[in-house]
Amino acid sequence: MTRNPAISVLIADDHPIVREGLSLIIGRHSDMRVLASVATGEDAVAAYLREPADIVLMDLQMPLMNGVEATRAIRQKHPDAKIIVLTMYSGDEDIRRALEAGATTYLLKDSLSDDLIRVAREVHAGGRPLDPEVQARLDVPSQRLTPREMRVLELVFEGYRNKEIAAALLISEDTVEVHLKNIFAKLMVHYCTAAVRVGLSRGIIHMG
Amino acid sequence: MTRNPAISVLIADDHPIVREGLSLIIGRHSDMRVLASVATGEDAVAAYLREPADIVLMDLQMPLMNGVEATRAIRQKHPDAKIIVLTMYSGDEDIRRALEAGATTYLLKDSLSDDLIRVAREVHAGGRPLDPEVQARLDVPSQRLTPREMRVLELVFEGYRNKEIAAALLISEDTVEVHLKNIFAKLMVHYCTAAVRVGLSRGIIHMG
DNA sequence: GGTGTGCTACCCAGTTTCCGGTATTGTCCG
DNA sequence: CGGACAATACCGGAAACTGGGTAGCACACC
Repeated sequence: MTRNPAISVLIADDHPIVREGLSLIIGRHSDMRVLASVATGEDAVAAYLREPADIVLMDLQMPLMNGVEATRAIRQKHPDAKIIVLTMYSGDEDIRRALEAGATTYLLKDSLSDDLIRVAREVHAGGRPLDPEVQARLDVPSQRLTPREMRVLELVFEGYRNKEIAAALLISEDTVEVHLKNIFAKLMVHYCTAAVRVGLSRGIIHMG
Repeated sequence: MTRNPAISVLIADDHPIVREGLSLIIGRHSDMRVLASVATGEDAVAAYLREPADIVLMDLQMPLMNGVEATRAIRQKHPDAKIIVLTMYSGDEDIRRALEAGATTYLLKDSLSDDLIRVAREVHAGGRPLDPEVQARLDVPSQRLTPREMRVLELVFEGYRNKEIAAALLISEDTVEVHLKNIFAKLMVHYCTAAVRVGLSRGIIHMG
């Protein structure tokens, strides 16, 4: 038995209250301990490279560098890093991007403390538990948007007209309309406003 | 000196992690104690009526009954109840609604623990501290939407067309267009998608 | 009694969106 | 090399949106 057999955890979340809450929950279990607690994606990467934790609890929305980018950066240097994305977002696109970036699993912030601890232990043991609710989002076979289509949808949400989008992307208005037609078909809507709504709820675009 | 001179706090938030975090922060201060911790607006009202806390920490987004309604319900029975709304939303409309409902003050969830404790003590002492950032949102003299205009904007966000909105509200399409013209003027935009964006960022409409 | 506000309704004209096509180019991949 | 896909561009017509105006009715407030 080593000097410190506890599972070490790195917490990355921009809300002080959430960081404190997670620390409290983890602190109640003798087989786990908080190694570090940071508020930005950049700090998360730096902290992990300085001293790799057994598992990382990663929020998605953070300043400077978001959770997906931080996850990708960590996994690029440490392909075996165990990262649990813990966030409020439940859109299938958020989930897919996080898992593609190398997250081991994805947990919703309204999970119970017990779920969090159980998942953390399973991940540390090499498992890959996926919340049924999260799994359900992935089971729906959804047409994903291309990068260009996402960009167009973002600009629509910004409040730009087709003509303005065309000017911003240096393409013709006709092409913008083609992208929109494809977006509508993939999101199964008929108007821009409906597309924005679906895009937001599925995590394809975000506020801010 | 009474048997228990500590400031009693009622926590209302639907995220277990946030409740734990708040409990931890409060528990670190000997002049404060957590009286109860609930996850819904209904439970918050019930808990307060059963045993009024010195101050209430109230989230806005909660199931069954949201924070504004719960605040209104509590203040109706106890006009001197001290309620601190503690939420992620920073739209001026969210803030106005909460204060109108009777909240003593409004705190953003990304505040530091120290700020939270300081504000709680000040409120308990009869003060009414308002975060500078929150105050700044109120200082901008903004044209508020009428109830009908809000309803129209909600339906626009739902993805309905003018014709469908007219049918839903049992009014003519012309009237819907008049409402939209007024909405555009108040939000200082020209198109529906831009109006939705501004409405979301200002807390006039919400996802969900 | 007058004033303001909210909600309703209409007219007209111009602009934009939406939907059905077709088609070219380049890239990636088996 | 052939096929799939992404991105580009154009055509044409129907439908919807946007912006300017006027106006009636109810209700609250001073």
